[in-house]
Amino acid sequence: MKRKGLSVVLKTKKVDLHSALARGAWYAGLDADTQARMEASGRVRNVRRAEVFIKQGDEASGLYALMDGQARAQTTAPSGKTALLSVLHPGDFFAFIAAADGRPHTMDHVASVDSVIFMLPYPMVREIFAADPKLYVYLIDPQMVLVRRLVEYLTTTIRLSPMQRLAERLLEFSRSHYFPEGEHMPLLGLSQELLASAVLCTRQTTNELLGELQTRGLIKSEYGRIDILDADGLRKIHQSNN
Amino acid sequence: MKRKGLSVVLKTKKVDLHSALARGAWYAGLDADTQARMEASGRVRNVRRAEVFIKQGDEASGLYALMDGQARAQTTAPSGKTALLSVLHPGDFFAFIAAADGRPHTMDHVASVDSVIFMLPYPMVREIFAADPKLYVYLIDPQMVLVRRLVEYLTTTIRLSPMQRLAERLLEFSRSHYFPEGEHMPLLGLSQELLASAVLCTRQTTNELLGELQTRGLIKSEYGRIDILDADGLRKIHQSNN
DNA sequence: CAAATTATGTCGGCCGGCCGACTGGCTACT
DNA sequence: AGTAGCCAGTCGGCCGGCCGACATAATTTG
Repeated sequence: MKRKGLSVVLKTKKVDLHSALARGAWYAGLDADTQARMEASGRVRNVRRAEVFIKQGDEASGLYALMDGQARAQTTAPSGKTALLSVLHPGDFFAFIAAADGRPHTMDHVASVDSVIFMLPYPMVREIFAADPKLYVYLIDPQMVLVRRLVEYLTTTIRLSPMQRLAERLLEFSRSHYFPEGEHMPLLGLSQELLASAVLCTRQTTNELLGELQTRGLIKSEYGRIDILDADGLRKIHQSNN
Repeated sequence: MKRKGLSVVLKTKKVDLHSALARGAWYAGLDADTQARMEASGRVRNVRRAEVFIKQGDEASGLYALMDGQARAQTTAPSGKTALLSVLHPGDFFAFIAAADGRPHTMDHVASVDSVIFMLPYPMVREIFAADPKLYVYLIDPQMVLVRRLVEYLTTTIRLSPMQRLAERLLEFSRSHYFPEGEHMPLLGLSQELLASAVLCTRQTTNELLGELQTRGLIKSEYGRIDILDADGLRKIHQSNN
């Protein structure tokens, strides 16, 4: 029943592509000419649920955006354990790190559900962005935001209780990075085990905490799907100093 | 008895300034012309033990380097608790984040002992680095490294036992970021409480773990000073999957 | 030099989250 | 359709690290 959308988006004309990308603040902030060049040089591609379309260690392949569906960024440690880092929503651009410095990708990117992605190949990234210093700075900017977020995360979130961290992560993952005013979208195709890796506790504990949040009516948790029902309630939990 | 060095370094001539800065790989990688411009435009300044010479939230003030002594980067949470992020050694450049994007400083920087710092004021950073895209990329590069390190830290180090984390942090803090081949220097003026904030456990636990490391002959821990005696031993602890 | 302040060392009790284990539910495979 | 494999839910026992408390040592202050 959810099999709609995909083919529709696939036969995108310029207009659809443009409006899909421009949902994100980063892309919307580019000048029209650069946008046009990106749209002309980029490729649209369908990916299936659970498909790993960027692999950790791969050579820099380009700059990506999610057009439809949901995806996540995660790393796999040498030990084999994977850790969830972020969840991507339509309009989000990602893989900035490799796109900016040309070194290998640091994270896996996996489709959480059948999705449509946009990719600007790395040679085109260089051609379009490296030429103009102003544009290059713009390409770098999300990195700076990321650094600051990571530092903040390391110094505050780490020290919270598992319940507070869970509330914080749910709020964070359920909306777009660069559209923080947006509504909270449901998390799709995300196992409790992976969520636990982001909350920094065990699957069992995460399961119990999710149960409590659901009992309190703040979320709805079902198989492979978590809905945020009361974002303010979650925010209160996150901020309670207890 | 440690009162040497300072006045000596204070009356730096160009030669001394240059060789002090060039100990770090980042600076050494710059072309001679840029180095000369930085040395001509920068200021050398003495700071006293415990002096907070960069405050979190301050406007971007420039790019810094430590010439002599030891310093640390830390953040203070709204709750008042401070967390140690990194330790700086002679030749290290720092405050790249604010220097690159011009936004306020994210961390406090505190002298661990009486030290000498070099500062290139922010307007000069812009004048020298923003003009040439190649140079700008070079200024950004440490950020990229930092992002990759933070991600790695978040996904691996976090999951270790306190003892493993302590061993890892001691190794990390005791040598320069950009000169990772160097020897391990003693940590100075660092309270166990602050160290505990980086190890993510309580002061008491940290104290006990330090005691064990000392008993095993891997470190020497005294008031306000920790010497690394057996780096390989610490590495073994860090890597033991136990 | 005495007093105040801050850092280090140590203990016992407690509890939150981990671990192993098992069941039942959902999905994917052929 | 049926079966294999992964995911969600739940429980009891255990233990590592937290907490509060206190004594001592080093440092700073006046």
